[in-house]
Amino acid sequence: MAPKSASARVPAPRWRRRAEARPEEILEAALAEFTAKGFEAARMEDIAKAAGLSKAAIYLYFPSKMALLEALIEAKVSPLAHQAATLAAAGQADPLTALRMLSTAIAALMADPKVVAVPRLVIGVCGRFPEIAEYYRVQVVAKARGALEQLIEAGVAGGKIRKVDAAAAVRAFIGPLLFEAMWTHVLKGETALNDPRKLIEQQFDVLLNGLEPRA
Amino acid sequence: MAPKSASARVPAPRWRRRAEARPEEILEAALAEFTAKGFEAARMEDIAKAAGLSKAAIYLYFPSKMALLEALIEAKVSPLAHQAATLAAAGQADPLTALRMLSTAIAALMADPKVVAVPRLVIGVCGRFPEIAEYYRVQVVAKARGALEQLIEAGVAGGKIRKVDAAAAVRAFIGPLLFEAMWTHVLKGETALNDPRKLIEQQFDVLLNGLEPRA
Amino acid sequence: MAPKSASARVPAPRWRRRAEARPEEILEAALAEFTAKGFEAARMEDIAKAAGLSKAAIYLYFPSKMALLEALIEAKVSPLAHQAATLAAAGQADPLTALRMLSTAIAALMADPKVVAVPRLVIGVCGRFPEIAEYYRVQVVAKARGALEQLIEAGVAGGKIRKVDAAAAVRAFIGPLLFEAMWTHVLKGETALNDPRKLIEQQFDVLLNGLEPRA
Amino acid sequence: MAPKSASARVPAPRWRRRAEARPEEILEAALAEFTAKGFEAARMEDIAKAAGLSKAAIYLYFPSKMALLEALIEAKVSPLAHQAATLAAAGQADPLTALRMLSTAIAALMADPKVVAVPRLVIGVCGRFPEIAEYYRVQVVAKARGALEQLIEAGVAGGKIRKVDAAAAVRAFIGPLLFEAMWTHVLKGETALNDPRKLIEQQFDVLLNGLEPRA
DNA sequence: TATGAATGAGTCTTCATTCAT
DNA sequence: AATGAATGAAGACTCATTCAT
Repeated sequence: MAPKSASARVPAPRWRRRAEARPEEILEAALAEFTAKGFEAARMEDIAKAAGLSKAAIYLYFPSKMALLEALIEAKVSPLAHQAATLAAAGQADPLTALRMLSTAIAALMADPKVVAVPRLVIGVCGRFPEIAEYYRVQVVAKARGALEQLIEAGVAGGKIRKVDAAAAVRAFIGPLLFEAMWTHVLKGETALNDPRKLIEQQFDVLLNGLEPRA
Repeated sequence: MAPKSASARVPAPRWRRRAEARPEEILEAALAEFTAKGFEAARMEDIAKAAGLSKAAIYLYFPSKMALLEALIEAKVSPLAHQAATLAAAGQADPLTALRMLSTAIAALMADPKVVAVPRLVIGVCGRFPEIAEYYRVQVVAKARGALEQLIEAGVAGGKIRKVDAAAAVRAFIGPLLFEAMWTHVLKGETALNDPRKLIEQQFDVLLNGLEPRA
Repeated sequence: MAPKSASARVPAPRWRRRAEARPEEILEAALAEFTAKGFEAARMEDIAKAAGLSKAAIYLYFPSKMALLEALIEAKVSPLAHQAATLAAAGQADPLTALRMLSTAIAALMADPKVVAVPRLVIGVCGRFPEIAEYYRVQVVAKARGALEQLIEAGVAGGKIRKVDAAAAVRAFIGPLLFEAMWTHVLKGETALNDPRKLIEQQFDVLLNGLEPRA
Repeated sequence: MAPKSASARVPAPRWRRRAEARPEEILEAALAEFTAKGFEAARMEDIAKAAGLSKAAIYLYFPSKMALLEALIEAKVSPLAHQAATLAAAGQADPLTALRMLSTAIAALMADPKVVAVPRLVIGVCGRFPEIAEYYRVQVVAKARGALEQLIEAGVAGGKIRKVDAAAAVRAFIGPLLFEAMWTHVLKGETALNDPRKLIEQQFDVLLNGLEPRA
């Protein structure tokens, strides 16, 4: 996560880093606190303490609490957007296998609370910050959905996948993972995400073959 | 929202204070505010205003903001728990049909923001109130999961459903709806929940027959 | 001030609340609450409950919390002032015996928390209500002091009491009782007021004979 | 009230915030407000203003209003406890003289409203905070009583004091001072504490020689 | 007479944010 | 770059008091 050296093409965001490692540490701490207590309930002082700084020092890096939230969300977008972009291209040849591998990877990621933290945060916050909802919808979820739909459609076109509604298929693919992630991280239920391979195997048994008894 | 006419003889004068209706009205307003702003950011004063009361008056009915939240959650639990209980029994005979009908009903419900509001609230809040997470996990979600799993297993036992992992099937069944609900209400995306029948038909096409091309 | 004349002709029906008794009951309750919690911390609602009324009903009898306090204080003053007046006359003949009897009576009274309650209240309250301090000083304490000093001086004049400073003698006479009353009721210490005769005997042994060893 | 010049070399600039002095200043202000208005009626804002701070700043030093009260009480206890302890030892040789000197000192102290303030506070507050009553009873008053009784008993044993009940003697010794202090500070009466020497002389004339005419 | 309902004015306490060094 | 100190603005909660019946 080395600071990508200013990169003059992209106009430096308002919360531009002034030191090397600090911003990362602060964001880390902020994410932890936001996740644990929610955006409103999280206190700058606790974030500062967790980051090993004084409360005032945070303001050297981020102009406000809100900026922290924005930085946090944005920081997770580029990776995701990028992955989504490459995904569609990469898996065209063998969509089902691609989906299976992808699923397993996602399931494994979702076992990590930190990965789920930002989406959870967005859920909790988008009520009063609609811009964030929109940003997340457009920049993250819509992109991911699009990429997956393309994959499905490619599979259908290539005869590898039965002719189904792509959107429905994407929901069938992502929904169960979302559900298990919520169960695990929100409700603190016993998770099936610990064994991603097994989870995906069971899920794909249903997903690929359906519930109907075969002749 | 009309005062349910305590006695038809004397039409309750408009200025009559409807003490009995108050708790409901307050909860209504609280749900709206909590949903819009989140639990922490919601102000008692706004809730009061929305309920047509003074701030202090709320405390005649609920001892604290937290109590409001709890009442809100609990108020939605008994209905759910009850439905879940009847569900399992009702659908034993023809599980697939039961599932399909149930899905459509749920999808229709989920189009209503108010129905989704409490779960959303729980998601946003359970980080700092683990008791609520536990309550919801045990009293609501675990029960619903259990009822659905029974349904699946009954179907498998009766040969109406292919032999699949029940938990995976439940995830495959609920996950997509959850996903669409989040997309709709959290991210304010264009919803497919408006036409529940079509949505479920597409979803069940995938769910029942799978993605694999049939021979 | 009190609605007098219970008018015994019509026996108040059992269910009928005796309106004329109300002020007394309320004052009783108010004294109890004020004593237990202090004037500021006492809540009208609790007073009402203790008096078996609704909060609003109190305002039919007393226009404000402050009025309650004033009524309370005034209700205890006339008796005291009266007693003080008679005292001086009564004991002129044999001042020492009068003092001894008086002391025992006072000590016995002071064992009763209700008797000490109003003075305690005054102590707690006169910081912010100087009129009350003045009222109490002039109407109660100064009068009592005066009466006692007269008694002492009469004794000195009649040769029954050694020539001492009257004020000092009064302090020596009242102080110990005040001290024990505070210890008992304020600090909840084990009291010597239970056995007033013994207490006064010991106190008078000191008071009359002094500490100096007699030749 | 001058900041005690932490170091004489650099005269603390007037605008320098004297963080170390703050707690003392706050307690000072709190005592003043509590005394003037009573614990409940005193407002944090006024205390803050009197201490030259913002309301919120007080919470940097004391976590609550209650803590302020406790600190205040405790701050006066150690001195007293200590003095009481040394007292008994110091005066053993000549108890009567010790008592006389002690009395004069106490009388002089009691002329200062600030010295009487905390006991007054305790009186007003112990109704609803019984722990404070107990603390004060055990840590302050019982200790002082004990020390004085020892002194008396030593005097009796050494033949310097007539054989009297020690507790009664202590009451006879403290009571008058207590009485005069209340008269002065609670009731705002004209005080005799201004001339402690004279007051004690008169009081000791009674205390030592008694009221009975000597043969 | 009596009260359930309601409220305006206030209080303690918290916290994001700034300031002086 | 960093911080200890400070604060303004806000929010939950309370309570004496009033009102409509």
